[in-house]
Amino acid sequence: MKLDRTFYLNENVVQLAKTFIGKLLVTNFNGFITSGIITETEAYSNINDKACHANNHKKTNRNANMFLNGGHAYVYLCYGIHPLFNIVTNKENIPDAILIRAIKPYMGIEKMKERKNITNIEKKNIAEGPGNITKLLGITCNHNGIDLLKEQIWVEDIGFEYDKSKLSIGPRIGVDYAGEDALLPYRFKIENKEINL
DNA sequence: CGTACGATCTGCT
DNA sequence: GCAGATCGTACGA
Repeated sequence: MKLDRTFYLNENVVQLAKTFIGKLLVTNFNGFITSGIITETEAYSNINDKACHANNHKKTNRNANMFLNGGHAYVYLCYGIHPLFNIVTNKENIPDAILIRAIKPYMGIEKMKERKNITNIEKKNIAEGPGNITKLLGITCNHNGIDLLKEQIWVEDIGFEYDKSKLSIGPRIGVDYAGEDALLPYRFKIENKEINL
């Protein structure tokens, strides 16, 4: 079932990032449904996290949607090419967000191949990397700020469980500029082979 | 206004 | 392993 608002209002974004592992991320654009089990997440926590776009109370046009109530999307363009998809959490005006870095494709795999422009070649790890999953799921910067309780993008708990001892925890990727905060263990990952539906 | 750069990916070496 | 792609945003002049 679709996660409700209270799930997203959790005040501990790091714990919540871990909880999103194993949940199903679904998009429904123009009647095409694609979805995947979330296999990798990163937490970005509020104003004291130097890796967070809202660190030091920074609020700009780009990151304004991080300040929305929990359960909205924060999508921004990275390196001029890749839309990155984040789930906003916590109460309004508290800029916590969870970056979705990888999924295991579940529904609409043919549509994903089409979006990725793949014909025959089955590439490994096609759904790993935050820029890849937005492409597969059809998420663009136009979806910045949309409500995850509505009908375009949402997250479901399908009752799937995995072996928690196989969850790996480590520092976030690509945030070297964040000084000591680059070392925080805010990244969570489960291998695809641990996902057996 | 000008400019430097990023929560990245791909393809080629 | 490394460079190139590619552009909105942030920030200083």
